[in-house]
Amino acid sequence: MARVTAAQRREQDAGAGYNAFVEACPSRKLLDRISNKWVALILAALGSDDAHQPDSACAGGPRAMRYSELARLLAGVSQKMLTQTLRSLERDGLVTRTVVPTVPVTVSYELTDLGLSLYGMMRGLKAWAEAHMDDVLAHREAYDTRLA
Amino acid sequence: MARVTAAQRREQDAGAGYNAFVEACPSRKLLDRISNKWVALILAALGSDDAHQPDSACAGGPRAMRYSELARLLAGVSQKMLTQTLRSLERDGLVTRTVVPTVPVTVSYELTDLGLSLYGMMRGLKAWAEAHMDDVLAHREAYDTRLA
DNA sequence: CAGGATCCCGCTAGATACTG
DNA sequence: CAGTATCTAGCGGGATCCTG
Repeated sequence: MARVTAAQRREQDAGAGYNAFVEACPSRKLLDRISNKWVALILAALGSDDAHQPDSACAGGPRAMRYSELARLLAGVSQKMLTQTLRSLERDGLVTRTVVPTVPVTVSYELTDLGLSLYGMMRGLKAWAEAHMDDVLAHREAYDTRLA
Repeated sequence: MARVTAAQRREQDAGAGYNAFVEACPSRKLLDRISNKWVALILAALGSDDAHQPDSACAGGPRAMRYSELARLLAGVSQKMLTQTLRSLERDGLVTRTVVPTVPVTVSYELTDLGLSLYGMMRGLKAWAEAHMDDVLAHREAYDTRLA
């Protein structure tokens, strides 16, 4: 079942790096991790300031956000998914987690340079979904009535 | 639980369109659909020709691919997931499905303009995963040994 | 406040078998 | 060739309770 085309094997052997088309390639698992609703929303949130405060005077740049801020912005996310996703992002080096030992404790998250390099695409993904929602809705209706 | 911040409500009411940060917004579901390993790989495959044939003389442009070609390129994908994902992409207007009534039947898939507008980001996502795999791997090891 | 720990359900990916 | 149909194990993910 782990079939590989000659082209794929060639690319792998050439040391060209990774190829997500190949089943066993670690980059496929990574692609799976980052292809995730919560990852997209968290990165989109951490990357742009004004996503949270449209009226804010400061320009929109990468910004540290607190756990509760994220929870509020990403409406409907469970603590479990939020914590779990943030952990995996931290482990992968996409965000930093900073604990300030106040009482109660204060925890903030911020994009790393690596995370910032992914932010652009995630922001784009979110923007695409919002921009083409009507298009997609229209296509769905057409598709569904066609089958009726 | 369906809490919405004032900023979010403002953006919604303003008719600014959709906002995936809002739980009930349809664009969040759409984001969920397209944030998917198989969606990314299928779009990446349909968008670039040379992903399949690196030695091909023709330039890499959008291209129609047959079901079996996709199955071969996306190593390890089950027929179920491939068919299911292609159907949803077709329903959303991202790909077209063309049946040529030969025997046996020939079915090919091709990106629509809408699909093409998403291809860029999907290709970027896949490329990002491949390009930063080593970075991520290093971060993970550091993170894990730190906890040991 | 920012989680950790548990329980548990639903769904969905994957494997297998069959078909026009 | 390009699917459809069916079954099942596994886990994604929500709800709930608890804590430093």
